[in-house]
Amino acid sequence: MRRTTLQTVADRVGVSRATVSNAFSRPDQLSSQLRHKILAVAEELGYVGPDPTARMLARGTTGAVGVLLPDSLRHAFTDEVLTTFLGAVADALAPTGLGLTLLPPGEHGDVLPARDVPMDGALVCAVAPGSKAVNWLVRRGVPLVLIDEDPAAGMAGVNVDDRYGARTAAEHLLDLGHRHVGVLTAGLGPGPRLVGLPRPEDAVGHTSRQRLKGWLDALVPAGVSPLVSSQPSAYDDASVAARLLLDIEDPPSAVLCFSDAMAAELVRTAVDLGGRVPADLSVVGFDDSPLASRLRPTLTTVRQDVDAKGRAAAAALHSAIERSHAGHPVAAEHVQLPTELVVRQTTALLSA
Amino acid sequence: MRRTTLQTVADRVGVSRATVSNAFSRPDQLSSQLRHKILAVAEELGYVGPDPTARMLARGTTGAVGVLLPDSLRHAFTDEVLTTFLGAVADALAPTGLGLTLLPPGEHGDVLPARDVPMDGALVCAVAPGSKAVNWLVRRGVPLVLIDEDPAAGMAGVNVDDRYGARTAAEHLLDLGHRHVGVLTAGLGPGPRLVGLPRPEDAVGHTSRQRLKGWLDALVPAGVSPLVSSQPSAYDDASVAARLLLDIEDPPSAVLCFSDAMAAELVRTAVDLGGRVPADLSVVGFDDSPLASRLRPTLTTVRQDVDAKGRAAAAALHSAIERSHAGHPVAAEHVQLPTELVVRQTTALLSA
DNA sequence: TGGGGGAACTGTACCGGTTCAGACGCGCTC
DNA sequence: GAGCGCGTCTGAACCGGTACAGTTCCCCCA
Repeated sequence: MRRTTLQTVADRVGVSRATVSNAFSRPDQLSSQLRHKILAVAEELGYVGPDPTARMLARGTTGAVGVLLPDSLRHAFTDEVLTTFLGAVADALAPTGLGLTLLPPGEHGDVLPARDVPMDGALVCAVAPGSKAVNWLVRRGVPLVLIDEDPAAGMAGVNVDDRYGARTAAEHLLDLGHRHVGVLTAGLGPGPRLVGLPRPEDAVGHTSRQRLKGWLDALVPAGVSPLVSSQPSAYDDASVAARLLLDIEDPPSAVLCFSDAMAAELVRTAVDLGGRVPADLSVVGFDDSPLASRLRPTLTTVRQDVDAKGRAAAAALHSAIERSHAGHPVAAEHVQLPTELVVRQTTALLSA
Repeated sequence: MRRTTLQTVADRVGVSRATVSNAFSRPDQLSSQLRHKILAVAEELGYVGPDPTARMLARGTTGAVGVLLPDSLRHAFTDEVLTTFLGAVADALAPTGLGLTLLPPGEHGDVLPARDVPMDGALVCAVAPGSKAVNWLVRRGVPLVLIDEDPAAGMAGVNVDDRYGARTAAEHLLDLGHRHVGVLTAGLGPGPRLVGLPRPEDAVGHTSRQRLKGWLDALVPAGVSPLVSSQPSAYDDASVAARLLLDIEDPPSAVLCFSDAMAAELVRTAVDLGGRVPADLSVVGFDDSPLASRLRPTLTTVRQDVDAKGRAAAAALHSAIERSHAGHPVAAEHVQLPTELVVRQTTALLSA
């Protein structure tokens, strides 16, 4: 027994396939009398409605957008900043009826999601515009919005002012009298390791680069050369990198961290090593994720409005899709959201 | 200019469409010489590869599975138990190359995801088997795995032993001497409210029913009739329902909660009201989410292995899809995972 | 020299809809 | 009563591939 199809219903009712199609998809194209009859017969035959895939092919639209994520999909559910972002996107997209398909960047058994998953548009989250996955999306002509990536790429994008935020964080520490400053970040080469004053351009990931620039913007003019500890990914366990910074002769009196999660690890490591925060060590996080307020002491951090970022991303994507549906892609707008230092309890005046 | 298609490439190379298709999808079907030529021409013409949608239609498979979730998709990124679960599913599915599409249960502007999104199979998470969305999936013949739902439905499913876990939680409180016990749960009618001894069958949601049954399994034989406070959804803010339980004459000395999140709210409310946990109030959560260990005092709770649940769900779904691909659906297996009481710091002997 | 066996391609029938330019009939207007 | 407009429905082209049963051609072996 074959799956019942439009034609089955059409034959049974004695009308054309087109009419049955209209009964489901364009009710105004036929008399409501006939429509009800068709619907009834369809029900009776167990016909569920137009096959989504066939409809996609014929209509040329899929009803879903992709979200290209770094590394494993796991982070999409694990990292609080990302979950908040995705939640906001999901909410903002809901009224449009667009679904959300999460895309890992790599390939799994010769299927490469960026190439093989149908979608009307995509959000590219912290995946470099030059990467293989993004290239596929571009070549496919999928309308794209870049999140937290270099706006120079000429595509639509949403960013936050990471650099400014990082700078204010560093200035805050300087204001408190700290001169021996550490940096705990990600993307500066393999393995957790200490890096002699790094060049921001060398960092992997636009966010890493911007934040590093911001920190240096403040530190360097003040004559402060930070001690930098880096690990490959921000998602890795930061305790090793943290130890590199703290478990040494003459550790820094204050540390700037790439994220709240890494800051949390740092605080824990400091405490494990017998230090007191902020008495012996000031710590600044980044993002102001829920974690920042949960920690005790509460974490001084740089706030970004992740919810707003999600909404902006959804809006930008929606309009990018609209545009591409209409004429050719017009000017790619770029949104930049502000950041703001939030001083809480993990930073204090340098004690003597 | 039309999108370049298989045919374009075929014409240019001077071979049949089938051969070009093979060049991309079944390399062993042609000489590698010709294949490379075709690939080169394709590249030159800007042909990206087979259109995913068309391929789906022709192959009858989509390469993605759906996850039907309760309420807003937001919870998928917000609730820690759910995020853990989905993370585990994503991980377990990765090697199979299957993508993950999150499906809201309701309809958005006349598109109903459960009916309109193409998928090879679906995980139904805490959505009743009789609901509209699930019915669509069933009628479409989508291979299904029910998570945390009634196994009676004759479909494959993964559960945890909620009832047993709840019973041991209640027994624990009884062992500690508590006789005036409260219950903070969800699904017993509208609005936050106190409910006189409820019948488990009346609860909305299989999990709610099972946990309630478990609690009563222990309490009723002991002659303890709990004071039950309920709110519509477990995802709602529980502070009002918590207050209903605590801000009264003669509040309970111990409370069983539907989830760790609700337990956390309860603890906070108790503290706000000037109580001490566990001195004045013992609290038991459910799930052993990361939250449970984060809280201070750490939360006594009922542990379920959400990661294992995710893996089991992915495995069950995968095999359900395989089966349906082959012959007709065979016996629907049902997995039940254990639960275990984890005693931490929020429960204590009844202080005379 | 005849024939068996592959490897390398092709022809063609699907997959299951959407869409749009008509065709048809019918009531209304002038 | 001819013509017009409109609401309804149909035909057929199209969306962009996949898959399977051939057809060719060539090599090898008896």
